[in-house]
Amino acid sequence: MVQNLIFVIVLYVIGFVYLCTYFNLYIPYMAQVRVRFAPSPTGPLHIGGVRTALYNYIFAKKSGGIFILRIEDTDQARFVEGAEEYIMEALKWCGIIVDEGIKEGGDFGPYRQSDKKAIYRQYADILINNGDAYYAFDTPEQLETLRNESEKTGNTFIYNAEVREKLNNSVSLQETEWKRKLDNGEPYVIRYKMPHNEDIHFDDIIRGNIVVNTSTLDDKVLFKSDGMPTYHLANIVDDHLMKISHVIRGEEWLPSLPLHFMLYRSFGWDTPLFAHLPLLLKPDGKGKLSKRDGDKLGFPVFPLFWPYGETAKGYREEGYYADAFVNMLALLGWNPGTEQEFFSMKELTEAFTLDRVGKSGSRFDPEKAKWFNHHYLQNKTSTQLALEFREFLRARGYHVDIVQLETLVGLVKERVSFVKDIWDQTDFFFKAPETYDQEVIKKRWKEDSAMLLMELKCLLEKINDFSAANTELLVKAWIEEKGYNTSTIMSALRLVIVGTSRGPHIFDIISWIGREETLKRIDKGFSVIGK
RNA sequence: GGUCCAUUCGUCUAGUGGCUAGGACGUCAGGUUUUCAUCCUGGUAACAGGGGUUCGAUUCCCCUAUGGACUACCA
Repeated sequence: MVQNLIFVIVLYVIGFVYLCTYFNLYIPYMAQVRVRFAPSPTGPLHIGGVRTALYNYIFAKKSGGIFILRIEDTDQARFVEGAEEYIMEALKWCGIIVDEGIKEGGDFGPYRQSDKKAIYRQYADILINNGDAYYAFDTPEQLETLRNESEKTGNTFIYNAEVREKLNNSVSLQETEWKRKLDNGEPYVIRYKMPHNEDIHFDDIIRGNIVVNTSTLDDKVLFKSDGMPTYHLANIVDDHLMKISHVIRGEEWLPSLPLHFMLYRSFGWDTPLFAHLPLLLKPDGKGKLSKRDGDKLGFPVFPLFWPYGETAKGYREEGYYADAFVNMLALLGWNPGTEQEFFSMKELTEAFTLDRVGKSGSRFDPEKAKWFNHHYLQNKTSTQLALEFREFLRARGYHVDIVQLETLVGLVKERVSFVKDIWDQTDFFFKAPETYDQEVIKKRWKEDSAMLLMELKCLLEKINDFSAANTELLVKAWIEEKGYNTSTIMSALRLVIVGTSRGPHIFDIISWIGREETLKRIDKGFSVIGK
């Protein structure tokens, strides 16, 4: 009896394990998406980089995959203090959540390349041993000279199969010679031995099949004389070790894809799938959007303010909402195939597919970015906006009751794209005009304006309930009764209250600033414009 | 210069072997608002050029032009 029970349990366990194995092997394995965003900490991350991170992230999340942040800092000379933190904060602001990284940890670390120097060296040695790489002793100066000489004759110097024999390396030199150099501690690099005249085919999810002949490629340096790998080696090794399933990166990497393919082949590893994203172009014409542009183009090229050295503006500090920024960025180079334009991060992760990413570069349009922010701002409540605007006012020394501010924000909300715009629309609520628009005076200040204004003042003095609705009612009744010209009176009143011809309904304005202030402004306007 | 990639309104883009080539931003006009904006309605505006293939090409192929990326012991 007991034996039977054990037998049944064992059967169940075996069945369960079998099922798990089956699904592990076939379903989750195939679906296990692991992508990485791999920036270099050489300064602030620009919006092209943010978009690459975003596409990686939403692609991964669509299938429940893993998003990895890997810091590629193999060039110690270009390391910039604060850049790592900046990258992490920028992603966080955008709502891009890192699953594995230097802060988050993970089973495939270290996630900072400078922390795993020794590992790369081992892989470089593998290539040396199987004959796919070699030691090269040429100094940078020697190579520079060769390049300059070639340029004079109109040719381009490339370190490849044809010239490698004539240079200083373990292919051209006698074994005793190059071993002696190694023993003497002469500086060297390790170069990939690119095969001669071979067509290699590879696929890109966005661009399709591409063919390149290896003769046009050079023997790239894989390992530098300073003991660090170059991008190419570190990148391939890490992508393999971290089990990256899809490499989604900028198009600037497309020319080095053949090399990367060759490296995978030399190591005997399966290649991940590649997708090269089109570049983000400058709005004014030429070239890709670059870090150097700074804010000289009139809009930020960075997500956050960069506080070090040569500072740079950021979208966050300029008043953009993160969700508007992300929405705008997502649609630059990708579209859902429907007419939907507004996407939350969740909706993006549901709708995103790589096959709807375009092939050509996108020029960045600051106007559209602004429009997106306008839309997102309209979806905020007046309370939220009042809270944000209060901070703005505090910095300017104004302390206003939050309920008052809510009313104010409600009056101008739909005409602004940024919280800071509220100030431009409402400055006259806080301070009386110092000058009066001459154009408006010329056009709208009539012979009897001053006299009518004084009469209006007397009326306003007597109104107890100074709410917008009540004043409007009484003033209009008065105009009607006397048979006055509405336009003349309204224009004159607006002129003395605002200083020019703009702003929300005039009764809303005078009600908000109150009777006392209204009367004061009428007097002041009367004495200045007078007549 | 070489290698690779790309090319639909000013911009972001949809789309098809036969359509009035669609949408959005911008812009322009009208309406609303007794102001200014917002908002609403409408208009403007594109298949880079030349050859093929085809009854028919914006769509498929080739060439040219243009733009871009790369061409470092940078990523």
